[in-house]
Amino acid sequence: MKKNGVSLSVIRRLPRYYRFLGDLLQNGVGRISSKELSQKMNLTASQIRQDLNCFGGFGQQGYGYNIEQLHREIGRIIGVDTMHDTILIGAGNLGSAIAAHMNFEKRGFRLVGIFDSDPQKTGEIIAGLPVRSTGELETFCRENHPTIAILCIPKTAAPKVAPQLVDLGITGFWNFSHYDLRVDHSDVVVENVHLGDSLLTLCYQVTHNRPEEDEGEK
Amino acid sequence: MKKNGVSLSVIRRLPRYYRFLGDLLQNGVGRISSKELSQKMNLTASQIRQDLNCFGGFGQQGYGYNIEQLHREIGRIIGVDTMHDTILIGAGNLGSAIAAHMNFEKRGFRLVGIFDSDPQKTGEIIAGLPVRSTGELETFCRENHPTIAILCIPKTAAPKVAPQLVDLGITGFWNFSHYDLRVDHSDVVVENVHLGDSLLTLCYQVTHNRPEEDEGEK
DNA sequence: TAGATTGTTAATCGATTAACAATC
DNA sequence: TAGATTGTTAATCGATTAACAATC
Repeated sequence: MKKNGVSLSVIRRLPRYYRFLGDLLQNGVGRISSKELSQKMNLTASQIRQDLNCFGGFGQQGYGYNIEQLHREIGRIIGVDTMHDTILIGAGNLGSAIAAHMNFEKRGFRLVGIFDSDPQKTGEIIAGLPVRSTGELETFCRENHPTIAILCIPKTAAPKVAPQLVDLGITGFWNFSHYDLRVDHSDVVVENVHLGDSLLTLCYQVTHNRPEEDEGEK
Repeated sequence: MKKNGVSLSVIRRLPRYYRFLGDLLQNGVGRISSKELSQKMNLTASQIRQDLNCFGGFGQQGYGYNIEQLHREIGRIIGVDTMHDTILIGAGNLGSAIAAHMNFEKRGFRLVGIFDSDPQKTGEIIAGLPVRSTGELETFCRENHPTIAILCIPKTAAPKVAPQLVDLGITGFWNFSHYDLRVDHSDVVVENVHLGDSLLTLCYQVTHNRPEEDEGEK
């Protein structure tokens, strides 16, 4: 039931590798060693080699890694080349911004529908798509079979909407509501974002930045 | 130089405790044991007790934890009761949404200025504040001494703007640009968000959800 | 007092780092 | 060939879990 044994720590680093390699590629760099890359990314060369070797040997002894090839391979591993039809639930401030701001197609997602419970919003055009009423959700899903839902709704709505969406065929959630979404279907995946928690983490770090209570080393 | 020895893993869980305890408090629950809380939060009771004991003994044997008190204590540890004056750099889709959507004051931040390099945006009102031109940034900072900056700017702009902001007294960054911000001043903290990486993580998980390659257990 | 549950130490587990033989 | 750098195994480190004595 568990994935192919690759730990979540490694998985969460893949997008970062992909991003750095993409940047290098754009800058016209052709090859790189794990050592050089480790310096750029602020981690160890060992870790890079370990991480990559979860998926296969992409390098060459004495040479390093071909950036174009490695970038392509990691993209394939992540799955960016297969498009997933995606709906957005909640077209408020944040939902609209996400719809307009994210480069979905470059990341394996195609936004195909936007829904909001506020009738005032219905018909508004966001990111080239008309906002539909929540009432249309069922029909729309039966006709268009989206598989991914982005939730930009209040936290109270999330636990109500999510199971309904699972029944309509959604198998992946990108959840921005301040609610820890957990779905018990083993074939549904959830990525919680929690901007509020991120901001509080910053708050903690600012608060404890260099306070009086320093014991030991300077 | 390092903080008071509390690991980042623990720190990142604090906001989540704070959120769950806040919800319980709102629902009128008065006390809870680490066991009950662990079930709600989907982690172990051991971990909760370990985490909390990094900061002190807030519970009582045979009883559990007083929710109101624990919530208050964690808030104090995070530092939500001290306000940090904050500026937003970049008033595009995402920046505007963040400004309007986040409940800053509940999280220890007070938004005091919004800046954008696009002259067209100047004067526009977002979250009750006028958008200012980037040219005003220096004067504004010297007069108002904000300490936190939220970056909602393109990735190419981030490495240019950040050092300038540090010089102007910024000691904390909430960074939404697709760029790994790293500041070498030991007294400046950075919280990178990376929505793109989050979306790619979802992509990976959807891709590897239940593919052919299942070896061993079902 | 008896029951429950903490705070804390010890054991386990997993993730990161180091080392090095294989090889380009 | 000699030099460089990988892939991979072994060692270390840190984080999570288990256990239990302390105590409300």
